[in-house]
Amino acid sequence: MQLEKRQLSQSEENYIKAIYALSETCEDTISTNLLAERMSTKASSVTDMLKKLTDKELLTYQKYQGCGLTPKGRAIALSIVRKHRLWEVFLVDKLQFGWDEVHEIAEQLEHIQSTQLTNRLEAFLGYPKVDPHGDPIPNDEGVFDTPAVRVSLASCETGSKGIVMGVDDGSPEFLQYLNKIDLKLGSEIEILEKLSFDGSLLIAMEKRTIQFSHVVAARIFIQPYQS
Amino acid sequence: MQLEKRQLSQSEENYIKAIYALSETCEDTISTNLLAERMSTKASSVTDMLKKLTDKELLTYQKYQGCGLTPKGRAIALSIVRKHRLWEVFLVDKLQFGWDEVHEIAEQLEHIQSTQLTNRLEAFLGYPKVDPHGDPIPNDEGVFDTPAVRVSLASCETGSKGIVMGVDDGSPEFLQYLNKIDLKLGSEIEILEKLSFDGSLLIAMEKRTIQFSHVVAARIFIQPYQS
DNA sequence: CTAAAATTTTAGACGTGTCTAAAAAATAGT
DNA sequence: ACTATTTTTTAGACACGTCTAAAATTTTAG
Ligand SMILES: [Mn+2]
Ligand SMILES: [Mn+2]
Ligand SMILES: [Mn+2]
Ligand SMILES: [Mn+2]
Repeated sequence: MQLEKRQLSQSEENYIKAIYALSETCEDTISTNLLAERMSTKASSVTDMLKKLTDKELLTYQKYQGCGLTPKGRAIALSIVRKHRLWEVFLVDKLQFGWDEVHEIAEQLEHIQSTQLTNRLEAFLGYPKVDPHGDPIPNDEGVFDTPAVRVSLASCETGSKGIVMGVDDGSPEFLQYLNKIDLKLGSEIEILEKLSFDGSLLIAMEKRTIQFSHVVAARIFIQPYQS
Repeated sequence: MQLEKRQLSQSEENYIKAIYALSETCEDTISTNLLAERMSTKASSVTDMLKKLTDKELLTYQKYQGCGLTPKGRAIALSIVRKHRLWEVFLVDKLQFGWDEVHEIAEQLEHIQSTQLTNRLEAFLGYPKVDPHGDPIPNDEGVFDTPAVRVSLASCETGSKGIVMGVDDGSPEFLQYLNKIDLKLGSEIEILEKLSFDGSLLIAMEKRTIQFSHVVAARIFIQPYQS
């Protein structure tokens, strides 16, 4: 998969990354409006960009039918995700930033163009498998190293136990809340009770009990014990 | 000196930096053509940019009279130079890049916006005073830490001795040549002979003798021994 | 001092990326 | 099936940064 040499603008890269992220979570064909909302821009701007990226053979897209990444587009998305997550590890592990402070900076650093830099950074960091929020880091070929099973807390049954393996990194405020209750990657959690009427959870974590709303629980991912 | 919040484009930053660099070496008022050549662009593009930066109060500029930096502009230039040189130290010290490989990557990294990142990077690197080419690194206030005396080899007399304190970092090829002859920062040098007709030098370095053209000698800077 | 040459600016154009408003197509409701 | 609504695209505009060609200004030389 020889990419390289094609150099995309930061805008183009951000669109590619957003389409990749939406493809992972939502259905496989991404609507113009969904992408517009994600990019905080207007649908008309999105349409223009979809045309351009389609011309560059990074997207499959047909009028009114939504879009998806081509293999070439996906490879580029993965290289950006790789850089983003490696830089987040650097910021947290080496420069002592908090996990709530790194996303914005990584949004800039992910656009630095140098395969050599990325690979040497990875080696310098000791070939980390996950970023500070538990998200997996693809290797130079865009392959993830068989990620651990991760299940949303919201989808677990009463009585389940597990270890926190990931958290949603979308909002600094949420991560700061997790700081406050001292929840980290690796924390042990047990679901004591699940309140069906509002979806909130009572959980035990290191001898304390905490109440999580459904929204919070949906953003925390654990590896359940097989007990 | 509160700057911040004013965010410049990468283009604007590159112009500011180039004007700063030219102000250091050449006279204090920079001509449009000189800047155009440095930026590898056309004089008309330069004129447009000079107007814009003057509107932002980063330049003093009057039609046909050339330009110079305002204090605010100079502060911005220094913050970019600071970032460039700190990242170069990172690349060489931590990621084992050669001093001939770092300039291009630092050209990108110098535009990352986060004062906190810059300051933490500086601490992580152990508050280096110079970059891998011997150029001084300004502190967070834009102040250089009383740099060592640095004299161009070309301007030294026969018989002078000194330690290499800096080299021109403008071209990777030149730096690779220095690699080949094993000249580094810290190398001890003695000028054995100075050929007046072509300005070339015969120098001794660690028990070897090497011939330098005037062009090469002008790009190497030493701290002379006071003997 | 004046004409030629060099430098610098202006005028007009183009590509990128964005926007608003209007048109076109798809979807939903009756 | 036929509107009404929503989604998406098109049309036209604007800011940015660049270019070429032409005009204006400054500098150099006779
Ligand atoms: Mn992130
Ligand atoms: Mn992350
Ligand atoms: Mn450099
Ligand atoms: Mn340097």
